[in-house]
Amino acid sequence: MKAQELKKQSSVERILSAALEIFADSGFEGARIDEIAARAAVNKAMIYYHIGDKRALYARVLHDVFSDTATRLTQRVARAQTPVKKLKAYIRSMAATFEQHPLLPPILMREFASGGRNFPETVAEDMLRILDTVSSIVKQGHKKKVFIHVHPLVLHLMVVGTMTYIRSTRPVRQRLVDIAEKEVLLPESEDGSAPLADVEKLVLRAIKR
Amino acid sequence: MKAQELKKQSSVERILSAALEIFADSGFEGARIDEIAARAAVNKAMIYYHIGDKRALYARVLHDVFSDTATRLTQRVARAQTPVKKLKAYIRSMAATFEQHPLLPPILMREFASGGRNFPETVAEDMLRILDTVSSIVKQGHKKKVFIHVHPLVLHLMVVGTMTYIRSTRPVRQRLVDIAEKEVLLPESEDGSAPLADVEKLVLRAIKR
Amino acid sequence: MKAQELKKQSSVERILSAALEIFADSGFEGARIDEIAARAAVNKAMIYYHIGDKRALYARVLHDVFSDTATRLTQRVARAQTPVKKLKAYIRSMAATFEQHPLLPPILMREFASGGRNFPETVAEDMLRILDTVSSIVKQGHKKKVFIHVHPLVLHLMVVGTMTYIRSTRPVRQRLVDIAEKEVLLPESEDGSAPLADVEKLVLRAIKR
Amino acid sequence: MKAQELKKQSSVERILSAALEIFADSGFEGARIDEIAARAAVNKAMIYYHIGDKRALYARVLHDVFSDTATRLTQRVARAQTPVKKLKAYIRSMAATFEQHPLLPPILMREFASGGRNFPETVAEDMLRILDTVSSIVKQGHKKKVFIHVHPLVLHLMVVGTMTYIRSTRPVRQRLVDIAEKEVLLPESEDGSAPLADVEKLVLRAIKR
DNA sequence: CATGAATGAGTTTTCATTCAT
DNA sequence: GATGAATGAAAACTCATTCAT
Repeated sequence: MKAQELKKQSSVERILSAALEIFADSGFEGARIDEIAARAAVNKAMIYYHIGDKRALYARVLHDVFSDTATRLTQRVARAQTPVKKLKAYIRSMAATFEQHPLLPPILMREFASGGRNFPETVAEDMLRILDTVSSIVKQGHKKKVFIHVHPLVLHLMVVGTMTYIRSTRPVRQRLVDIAEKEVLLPESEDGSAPLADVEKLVLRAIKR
Repeated sequence: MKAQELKKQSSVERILSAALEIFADSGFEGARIDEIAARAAVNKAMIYYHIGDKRALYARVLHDVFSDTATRLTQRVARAQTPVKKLKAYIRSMAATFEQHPLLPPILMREFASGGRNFPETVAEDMLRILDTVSSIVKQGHKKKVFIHVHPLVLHLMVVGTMTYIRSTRPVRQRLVDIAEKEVLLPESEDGSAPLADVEKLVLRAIKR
Repeated sequence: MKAQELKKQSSVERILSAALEIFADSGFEGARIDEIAARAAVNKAMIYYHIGDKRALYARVLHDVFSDTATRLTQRVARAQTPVKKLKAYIRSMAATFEQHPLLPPILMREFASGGRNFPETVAEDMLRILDTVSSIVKQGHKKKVFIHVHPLVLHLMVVGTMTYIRSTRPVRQRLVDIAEKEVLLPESEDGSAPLADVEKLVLRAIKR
Repeated sequence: MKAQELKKQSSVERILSAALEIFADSGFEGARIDEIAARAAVNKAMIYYHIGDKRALYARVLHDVFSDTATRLTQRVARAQTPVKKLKAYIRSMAATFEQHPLLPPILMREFASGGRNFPETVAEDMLRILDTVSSIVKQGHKKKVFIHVHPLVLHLMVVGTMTYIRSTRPVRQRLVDIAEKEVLLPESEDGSAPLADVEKLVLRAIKR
């Protein structure tokens, strides 16, 4: 973004999106308040004035991303009719989230890696909503005998795990290509849509009777 | 470990295992040399004397874990006869690795999250060996018409992604239970073996003709 | 005070009384403009608009308290006839001042402690007037052979020192009681009047022939 | 002190005496860690390494001064025989403390002024020991009918209040002289010994039957 | 090998003060 | 008069790294 475009957004918006990028890039501990302020073209003290300390900023950023993820998911799933359609809606909704917030995967991964040390309470609630939705899909599909018996959590972790890994390993895989030369390691189209279709296919095969 | 037991290991060993724990817990940026030295019961300067700076220590720790993972995997897979057995061997070998090095998942996740910023070259080579093995399993299974067509990388990321997520989300899930109370979110036996069996089942269903 | 009552006073009045409290509580360096503004229910910039910077605010606050102290003292003493009565008038006037401005003792103590670094000129003049009054009382009493020879300054410091210590050590003494439990350390009635009577008695005994 | 002399003391000693001076001069909030480090000719980080944060440093400094004050006092008083001699011993011991630690008065005054906000627990215990000593002197003197009835706390505050005021108002009084010119306001010899003798005389007159 | 002390360059956070509206 | 936002300089505290012994 150019400086001019930046100025069109409010300070708070600029702070939040800069923070999102930098937290995604460097993690909570690695992120530097100075850098966030600089990228947001904002005086450092403004971050404290508008939002609070580093932890509060992180919480705010995460919450903003999570809250609408959860609501969108429940809505989409609710609109779908059969369990299979609901499952597809769930998978695509997750995919869409990662599409729209490509910075979420690294943040998520780091959070889990550190035991959720910096995880704000509000985000935890959003996660619970998501898990509830997955649970009900699985339960319903099982009752109607279209799905085998699976723990919904395992299913969810498989979907999220696979997707976030596909997205976030890209830079490392690129480095592997540079080193190895011999094989093509990146199947996806630039936007990741192809492998996400694969995920849908595989998950459905895994779970359908 | 008690102080006495600690003393039985060499300084270097103590440093490396302390570093592994702390890097797993806090990530590269979050880890503190002071803390590593304290946990290793070693003078801080000794780390620099024996191993080098923080980055070198990290590389050393990662390499030590990775190198034998790759060889064990190729050996086990080679011993299995049919594609299905090879696939099972691969999945179990990965599971065994995470079993034996429970600190690997968080480290891996963080590494990918940060684009492999701290990834040492040697580790990259180990990863390539693993991918080669997976590739050959898939190719062979497809040729023999027992597997559907999948990109081996997607398969691998699904296996690794699911497993590492199952392991590393445990603390966060625990917190969710504390918050929500309403549902049991932890299906696994303490060592995570149950869900890993699930993973095997699901992956086979997903991929088998 | 309730917000409604606050609004009845002018902004300046609210600022000044808020500032008095906070300076008394935290000292010049410890006081925060933000806090003063908040307590005065006034926008921070208004303090600068109406009064000036932190130092100016402090000077203003101090002066407001001191100016009438000095005049009241001289008046009361003038009205008394004999040296003993004058001395009593002086002691009671000082006591009344501290009664009316309970925030004065801490401010005074801090000022002296820091060598009067923030002492405004105007206040110095008020202090000189007070010392003059004490001097004349002592001189007259000595001439009439009712008082022993004392340096008026020592007398004044004894009176002021004792009184301000009695008042301002109360919180600390309370903490001592909490820690020690064994003895009652607070002789005064809540308003401090009892010990001030003691002071009068002791000072008179000390100085009378 | 010259740089050479400084080097003869250990870092910790240098830190502590620098801190004492600066805390006395500027109070807890006003003191700057940077300045303390500079005066101690020590790297700032060394303060944290050896002692801890600002509050810990303050506690350490205060405790060092207080602990021996209390013990010296009890010893001296114990050696004296009659109540009057004990009282004199007490007064002189306090005077000696202020003589030896001229930086104590300002620190004390500020502490009381701020309600003991930064008062470390250990110091509180030392204060209690002192108060106990004064109590027993008064009680004994009263029983033997040589003293009138006084609350020991009022006595103590009179002694300490007067002494600390005499010492700590000197700079302000000097400024008054500069402003007023007309009167000599400083009766004491440079070391404050003369007025302290006055204090002894006055207090004895006040309290003796 | 081992240790305690030292260093210097950050890093987060705070705060008095000012500006635009 | 009044307000919310902005600024810049400093303050406390941290940490990887090195040194002297």
